[in-house]
Amino acid sequence: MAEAKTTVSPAAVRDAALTLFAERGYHGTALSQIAAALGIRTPSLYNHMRAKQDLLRDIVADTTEQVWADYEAAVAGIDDVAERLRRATRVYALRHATHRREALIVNRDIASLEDPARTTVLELRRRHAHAFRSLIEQAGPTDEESATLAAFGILEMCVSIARWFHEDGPLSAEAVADKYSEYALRVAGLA
Amino acid sequence: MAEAKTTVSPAAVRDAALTLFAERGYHGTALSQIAAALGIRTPSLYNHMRAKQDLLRDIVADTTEQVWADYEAAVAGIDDVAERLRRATRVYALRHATHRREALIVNRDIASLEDPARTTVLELRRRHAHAFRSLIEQAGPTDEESATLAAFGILEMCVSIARWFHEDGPLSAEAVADKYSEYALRVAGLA
DNA sequence: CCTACCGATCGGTAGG
DNA sequence: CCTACCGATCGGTAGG
Repeated sequence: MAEAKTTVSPAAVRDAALTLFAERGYHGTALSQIAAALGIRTPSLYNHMRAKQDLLRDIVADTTEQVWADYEAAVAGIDDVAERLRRATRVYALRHATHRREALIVNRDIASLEDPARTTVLELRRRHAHAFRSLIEQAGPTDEESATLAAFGILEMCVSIARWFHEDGPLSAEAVADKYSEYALRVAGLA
Repeated sequence: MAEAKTTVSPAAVRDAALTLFAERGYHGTALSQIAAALGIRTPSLYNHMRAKQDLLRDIVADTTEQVWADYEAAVAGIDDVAERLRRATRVYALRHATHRREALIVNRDIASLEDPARTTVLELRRRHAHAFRSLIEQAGPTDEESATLAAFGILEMCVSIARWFHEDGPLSAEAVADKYSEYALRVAGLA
């Protein structure tokens, strides 16, 4: 496990935590494993972080905020509702291909996040899901119940990308994101 | 936490483990919490189980086997490929509404399962995913790559049900399963 | 079903 | 960046 790293930084600790949390989960990862991956002893980690929980909080909070920023940028200035849904799905899918570890951690370890961060993150995720539901309601030939079902289904479909996507696979992240945003329109009854 | 249970059984221990593993994850749940939920002391659990890992193994192995049995029963005797896909999706979605805790644990804690059970379970899950991909390939106007993408997307869409479904909600498990199997056909390009 | 207890490991601190 | 060490808790056993 020990690497020949000469300098460790907060960013390096976060990167090692990303890999291990994504593989084994927050509670399944010991700080000693993160230290070993960096080639240092456990207490030395505390030169680059405050607590294990802070690693999780930073990863989950940053990712959730970026998901929301992605969404807002994707739909800005677009009037056609179907096109708004396509773009919103496309950036969400794309993020799950390009930030696989972050996506897996957010979807698996949110219950391990302590308040107040947990409440803030859940609120932002609810806002994101609600925005999707609104788009589907506005655009589609769909009742309110179905819009909720479809929104959850579309979002979770995108999450699946983080489970199997590989950069060196036959399809690029962009190609996968295009496919899934097309699927989203079909689920919403728009294609 | 302590309940007024008068008799504890292996089934009761498993049920308590289902609830707690689904809420906090395998590594996030202590045996002392399972014992407290049953109103007994931790060592008394060992009258009803062999080890914590066995609880996880039984839950994950049984669930995975039932998913495969559901699939085989759903497509048996059906010739039309689109109808096979619809029925396969319907039973998979239905299980995620009626066995929410089991579904959440399988999808979250499979990495915490030790070999050889882990290998067996992953092989069976692969077989299930491959069967879906084959159905989509046979039925749809879709190339091989897209069939793989669509299969993963459809399966994960069904998993989302376990995250939000409630028995006392506005839609029955059957209604939700019907909706999602319709979505599957749309994603596969068949509706 | 319990009390008493085990070695191992956890996240984190002291102090340099 | 380290060694040495802390109290707490983990899964599990002994023995009744």
